[in-house]
Amino acid sequence: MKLGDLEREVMEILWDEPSVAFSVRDVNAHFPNHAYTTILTVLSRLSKKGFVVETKAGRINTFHATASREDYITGMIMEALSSTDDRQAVLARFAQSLPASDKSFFRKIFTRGAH
Amino acid sequence: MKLGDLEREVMEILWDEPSVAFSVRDVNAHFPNHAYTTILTVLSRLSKKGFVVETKAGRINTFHATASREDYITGMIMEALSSTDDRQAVLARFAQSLPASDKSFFRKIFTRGAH
DNA sequence: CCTTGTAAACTACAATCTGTAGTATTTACA
DNA sequence: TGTAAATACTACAGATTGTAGTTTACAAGG
Repeated sequence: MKLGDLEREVMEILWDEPSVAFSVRDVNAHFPNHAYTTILTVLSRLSKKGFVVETKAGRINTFHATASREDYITGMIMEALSSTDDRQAVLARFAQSLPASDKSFFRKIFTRGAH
Repeated sequence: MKLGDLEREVMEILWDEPSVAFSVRDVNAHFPNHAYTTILTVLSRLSKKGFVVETKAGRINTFHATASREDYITGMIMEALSSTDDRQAVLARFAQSLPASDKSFFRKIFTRGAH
C-alpha cells in the first residue's frame, strides 16, 4: 500500500525508534506546524493500513511501526520487480544503474556463501 | 511520477512494442470496454507526464513510449532506494529476499567484471 | 465546393486519497 | 464530581484518475 507525504514522514519518526511506544503527543512534537488531531488522524489511518499497531496503555494510545523501514522499502522494490515478466532485464538494468559503492557491496554479498 | 491502473495498462501496450507508432485507435483496440475518448484522454495525460511522445502523422497522432519498461521499473526501484539513508541495510534485506534464481543471476553479474 | 465521417480538443464529473482540523465524547484523576 | 486531556467522529477541500460526452477541425469523395 502507498503512503502520502505526511503519512510517510510520520512513519519515519516511528521507524527511527522502533522500540519506542509513541503517543499522539509524542509524534505531534515532531510536527509543530500540524494540529494534534491531524497527527491523530494520520496515525489512525496508518493503523487501518497496517503500518502501525495501536496499543491502549491506560487511556493513552501508543503506536509503533509494524515493520522496519528496510522491510517497507524492500517491499516496494519487490512490488516494482513483480510488475514485469522479464525480471532479469530489470535486474540487469538495476545492477548497472547502481553507484560503484553499491555494486561492491553487492559483490561482497553475492560472492560470499554458496557458489 | 506515478501511474494509475489504466495508465499503466496503456503503457504496457506501448512498452511491448517500442518501435511501433500507435494511433489512439490502435491502443483502443486493446481496450474494447473503454471509449475511444477515454483512451485519448489517458494518452494525453501520459504525454503530459512525459511517458509517451506524441507525433503528428498527417492528421493522426501517434504515440510511443519514451522509455522502456525496464527503465521505468528501475526508476521506481531507485526512487525507493533513495528514500533511506541506510542503503546497505535495504540492499542487504533486498538481496536476502530474492528468490534463488534471482540470487544466482546477481551472483553471475557481480562476479564478472572488476573485482 | 459541400458533405460526411473520423480524429482530436475541450469540458465535465464522480470516486478516491490525503491533508487538514473542528467538534463531540469519554475518562482518569484531583 | 468537575475538569483537562485524550480519543472518536465528522467534515471538507485539493489532487488524481477513470470515464466519456460535446465540440471543433479537417481530409477525401462526390
